[in-house]
Amino acid sequence: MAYRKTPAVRDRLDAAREHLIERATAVVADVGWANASVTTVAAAAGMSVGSVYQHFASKGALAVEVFRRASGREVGVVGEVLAHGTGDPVERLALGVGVFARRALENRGLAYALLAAPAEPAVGRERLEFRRRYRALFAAVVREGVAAGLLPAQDADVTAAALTGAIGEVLVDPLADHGEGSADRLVAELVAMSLRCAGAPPVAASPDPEGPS
Amino acid sequence: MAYRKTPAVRDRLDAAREHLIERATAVVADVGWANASVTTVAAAAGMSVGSVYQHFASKGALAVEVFRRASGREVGVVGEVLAHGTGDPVERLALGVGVFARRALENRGLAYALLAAPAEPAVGRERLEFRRRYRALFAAVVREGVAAGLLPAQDADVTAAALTGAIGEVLVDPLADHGEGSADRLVAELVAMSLRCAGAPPVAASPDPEGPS
DNA sequence: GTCTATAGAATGATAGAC
DNA sequence: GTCTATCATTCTATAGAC
Repeated sequence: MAYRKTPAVRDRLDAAREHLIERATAVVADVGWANASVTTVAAAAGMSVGSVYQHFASKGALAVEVFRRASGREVGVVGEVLAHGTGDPVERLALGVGVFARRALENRGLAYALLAAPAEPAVGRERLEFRRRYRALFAAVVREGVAAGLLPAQDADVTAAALTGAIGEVLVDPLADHGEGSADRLVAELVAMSLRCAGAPPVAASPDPEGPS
Repeated sequence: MAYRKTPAVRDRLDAAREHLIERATAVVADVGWANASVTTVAAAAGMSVGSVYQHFASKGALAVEVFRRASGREVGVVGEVLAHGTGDPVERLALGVGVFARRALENRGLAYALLAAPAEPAVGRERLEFRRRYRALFAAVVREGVAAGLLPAQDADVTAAALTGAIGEVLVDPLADHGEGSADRLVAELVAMSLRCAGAPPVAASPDPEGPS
């Protein structure tokens, strides 16, 4: 008893917590969930292991918070483009898929951690929610596209789930394996596949004018 | 020294192990990874907890074996249709997707456990391999379709990954949630989406002749 | 008689209820 | 915050195969 946190202390604690989350995210992006030990994370944040446990009750709780922050950012950016970007629904879909893919390829380690890397069940639960949010965003834009007559009649929820799964799965291998200069080609391929998936009529690709068949 | 397992003992042990795996699979399909405790599994197999540890060094090792068996079966069935089924590559793709989806919807608990349910990292690693195998199967049939002029030019590996991810993701929600009589409609929707995704020209749906737009 | 498989309780860790 | 229930795993004693 007889101890009440002053605002100054509160602020310092909050800042330390934020810093810890930030550094932990970098570690996870770098070495993956499996190798992100509490010791490593603490060192990266410049604090002791004990201090880490001042902020989070367990390693799992920290992992969940890292996942939430990072996935929230990604969903936010993609959602912004899909919902409030410029252009008609189909253009926004193409743009959104491109942003999704390009961001993933620019931070492959983080994207892999969010999308596919084996992780403890608590993180797995967050991942389900993460994908659910993408599905909702895609479903809205597909519905718009159908309403505008730009896409054929379809079950928007099915297409949205398909897009979410397809994009995630396509990115998994390049994220884990090889892939360097081919990023642009991969993004273009992914956008084309997504438009096909939603039933948008094929458009002549911008940089590579090869007629199909 | 001086003790060598007789064939009879060996057989009995192998049979017990198989029985354990079988029952454990049923338990996982029924209550999920999270609720499949060693106690529950042992009871379902009609053996003691101690005996379970006679066959597997840890709960995780048993879980991995359960996953491998079940996923191997599913990949085998779908692969058979895709690779050696009747019809041209596009027909086989449609058939394969249909088989995938129908089997998942017929054993929702197991499909959810294989495709999406949060599980320990060791199972997550198996899941990556499981999806990799589907990708290889889809890639082969897409390549065939392109070679036969039935599908437009495309990166078969990208399309294969997209199909794997799309089908898995579309099935996740129906597997966890609602979904009863709508199974046939969902399968049809999924097949149609898959064909669009691979760029196959739209075919007039069989039971529901509604013109698009 | 020696070695193994089994059952079931003991142990230590963790999570959820209160 | 404390208490309780439940979990995975280990330990011990017995039954049974060699």
